[in-house]
Amino acid sequence: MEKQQLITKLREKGFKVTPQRIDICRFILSSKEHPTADRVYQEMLRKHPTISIATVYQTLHLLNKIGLIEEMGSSVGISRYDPNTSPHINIICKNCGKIRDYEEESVRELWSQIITKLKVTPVGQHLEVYIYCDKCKELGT
Amino acid sequence: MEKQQLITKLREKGFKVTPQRIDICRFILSSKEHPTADRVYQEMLRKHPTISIATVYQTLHLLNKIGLIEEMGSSVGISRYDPNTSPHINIICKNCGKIRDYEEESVRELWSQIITKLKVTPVGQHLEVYIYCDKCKELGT
DNA sequence: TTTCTTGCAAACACTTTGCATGCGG
DNA sequence: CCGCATGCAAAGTGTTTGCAAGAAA
Repeated sequence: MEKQQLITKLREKGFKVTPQRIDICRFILSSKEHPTADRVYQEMLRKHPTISIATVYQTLHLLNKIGLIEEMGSSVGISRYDPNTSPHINIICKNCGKIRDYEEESVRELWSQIITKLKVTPVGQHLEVYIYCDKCKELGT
Repeated sequence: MEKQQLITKLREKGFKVTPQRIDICRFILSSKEHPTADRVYQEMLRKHPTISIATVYQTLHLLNKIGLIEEMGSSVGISRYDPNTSPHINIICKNCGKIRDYEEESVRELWSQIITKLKVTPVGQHLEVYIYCDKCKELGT
C-alpha cells in the first residue's frame, strides 16, 4: 500500500496521522514474517528511539480493527483446551469469544484434500472462523 | 474415554496416576466448552480444595503432549500480526514457532466451499497447520 | 484551540518456575 | 525406598491502562 493511500485511509476512519503510526503501518503491512509486537517495537526503535511499546500495541489494534491486519494467537489472550483433536472448525465470536464447533464429514473431506496439497505431515491443526454472533450483532458492539 | 483406559494410557507413557490427574483428564476430555485453565481449576477446586493452578497447567501440557487435547491460542504465548487478511494457511512448527505461509488458488476454492457450508458470514479466519519443521525434526526435540 | 496521540510507569492477567513435602509404583 | 507429582509462592512475560505532556487538524 502506498504511503499516501495509507494516510487517506487513516484520515477517513477519523484517525490522526503521526510519524509513528505511518512507520508502524508501513512496516507491518509490508512484512512477510508475521512479526510480534516486540519485533515491531524493536524495528521502530531504530527510527524512533523514544517510541513506546504501548504505541505499538495501540496501532496494531487499530489496524486490526479496520481490517488491515489479522491478529493471530491470543486474540482472546487466554489459552483454551479442546479435547477434539480431529480436524474441525471452531466458529468464534470476535466480540464475546464464544466458540461453536462445526463438524461434518464433508468438511473433513475437503480439508483433507487441502492437507494433501500442502505436502506436509501435520501434527495438529486449528481452523478458526471469526464471526459476530447473533447476540453481539444485536447489541451492535 | 473410560477411566481404566485413561489410567492405562498414562502408565504406558510413563506417567504416574494421581487423583488430581485423573479428575483433570476426565473433566477436560469430556468437556464440550473449550475450557480455559482457570475454568478447569475452578472445577477441580470442588473436589480437591487444595489443588494448585500449577498442577492444572502441568496436566494440560501433559495431555497436549501425548495428543489427547489441543491447546488453542497462545501455544507460543505471543500475539503475531499478519498483514495477509485473505484466507490462507499458516504452516507452523510446533517446536520453534516458525511460520510459513501457504497460498494457492485451489486451496482458496476448497476453503470457500467449506465456508459456504457453515452458513455464516465470516469476518476473518485462521487456518493453522502444525508440523515439526525439518530443522526441529533433525534435532529430534 | 480542541481533540487525539504519545510515552512512561504502574498495573494486570495468565503462565511458569523452584523447591520442600508427599504420594505412587 | 526412589522418583515423579503436588502445592505454594515468587518470578516472569506479554499486554493494558491512567495520565500528563505534546502534536495533529
